[in-house]
Amino acid sequence: MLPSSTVENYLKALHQAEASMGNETLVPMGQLANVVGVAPGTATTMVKALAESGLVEYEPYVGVRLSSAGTRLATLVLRRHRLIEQFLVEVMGMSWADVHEDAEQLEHVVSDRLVERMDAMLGHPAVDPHGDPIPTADGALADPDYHSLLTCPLSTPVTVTRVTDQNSSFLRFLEAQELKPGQSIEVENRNSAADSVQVLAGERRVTIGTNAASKVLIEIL
Amino acid sequence: MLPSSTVENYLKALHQAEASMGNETLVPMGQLANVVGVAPGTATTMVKALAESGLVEYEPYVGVRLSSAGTRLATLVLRRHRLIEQFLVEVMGMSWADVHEDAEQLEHVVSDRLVERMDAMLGHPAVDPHGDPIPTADGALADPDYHSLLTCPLSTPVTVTRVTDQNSSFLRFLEAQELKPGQSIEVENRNSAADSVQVLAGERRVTIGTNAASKVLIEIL
DNA sequence: AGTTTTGTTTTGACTATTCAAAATATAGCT
DNA sequence: AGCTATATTTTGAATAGTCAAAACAAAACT
Repeated sequence: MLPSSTVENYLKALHQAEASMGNETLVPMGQLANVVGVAPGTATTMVKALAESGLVEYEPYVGVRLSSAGTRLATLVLRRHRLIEQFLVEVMGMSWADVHEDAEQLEHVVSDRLVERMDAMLGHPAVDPHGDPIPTADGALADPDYHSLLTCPLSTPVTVTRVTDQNSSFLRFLEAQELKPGQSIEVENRNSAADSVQVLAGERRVTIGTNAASKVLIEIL
Repeated sequence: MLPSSTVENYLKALHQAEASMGNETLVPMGQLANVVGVAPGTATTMVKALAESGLVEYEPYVGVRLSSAGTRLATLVLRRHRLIEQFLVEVMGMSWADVHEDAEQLEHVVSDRLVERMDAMLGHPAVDPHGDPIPTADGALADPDYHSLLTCPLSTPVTVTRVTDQNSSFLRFLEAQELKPGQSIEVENRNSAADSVQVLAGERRVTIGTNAASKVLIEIL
């Protein structure tokens, strides 16, 4: 039986949670419930069902982890989501700040036919508008670990490659400050007391908080 | 509260059923159940709920009809559906024979933003690939009554303008016989004994059944 | 070790949607 | 009018997903 939108969302959330934690760790229920946006008891119920279907491995009172079947499915949802985002930006001319919501809905209903069509039209892109890597049709996901504005060397030219936050006003802010993926910048200094990072982007000097800085991933030139 | 996919499908089915019957007639439950593809009892239950919400007018043991609110909603679903079909053909390069299924899913999740974007990209088309008229954003639906291959005068050049059947192999057949909307043809004669209609399409002479013929609508040049 | 805090699971209940089968209306036919 | 056939509604039950609140387990802190 093909997975419902709900199931796909749980798998996606789990995939995301696993990535944002040290791997090898089980994702605690509370966190999963949070990401999915349901009450904790609901997550427990759902996870037990997913475990029945072999999509996750579940240890009561400890946490969950995607099985290999679950990972495969989650990756395919991710592929659809990211190809759709790229499509909405490249073909439909929408803003990278706005596409997440639409993609969130569309990812559950687009047919394989349509996905592959989009992929071809876009020339088999490697990343979406936020720099997130797009898994291939067979489920392979390249995911190198980047530096962020928090961890890269100072006063060294770097390129923004990825933004790991879909918040629309954050994305609009980055765009206005010339901090979109593809743009070349330099971190001038960090001030841990002020919890801030100072960046030279284009002609501009921008100061952002460390939390925001950690969401902006870069590559050293 | 915004209507679920299920509700949208009932409204769409009702709209379709009303159109295919003499208007002013209530749509009987059995027929609605058939179109939606549920058991008759299910349709009764749903229709009572829709009546509660003011989307339909329901007379027990007689039938249902869309209220004006219901008609408005159904029309907007139709708009989404048809714009999506046009988009899939014109922008994505899909076949007119294949787009119905995808549109059926997408119509329930595309945002207004996206719909209006598609509409603009397509230059505000008046009809979809099957010649079905596309309602405007404010719910206005132009729906002239056409002749069909069954009712038009013989040996007179006419243009195919609309095909009122989404069956994919029927559509492929029409395409192969040069009977797609836009193409100019002539009805040579009809044989009621044989239940058939003979058409001159391009260089070809094609004979089709009257049931099929009634699905091909035309305009006299 | 004992108690508090925190996180997880269970329970009971609710909504939306569906079906099969029984009960009931309406319409059709003699 | 009376009976039969057909269509519609009711009933009882199932599935998927959800929540709030009670019960319980694990961890953390004296």
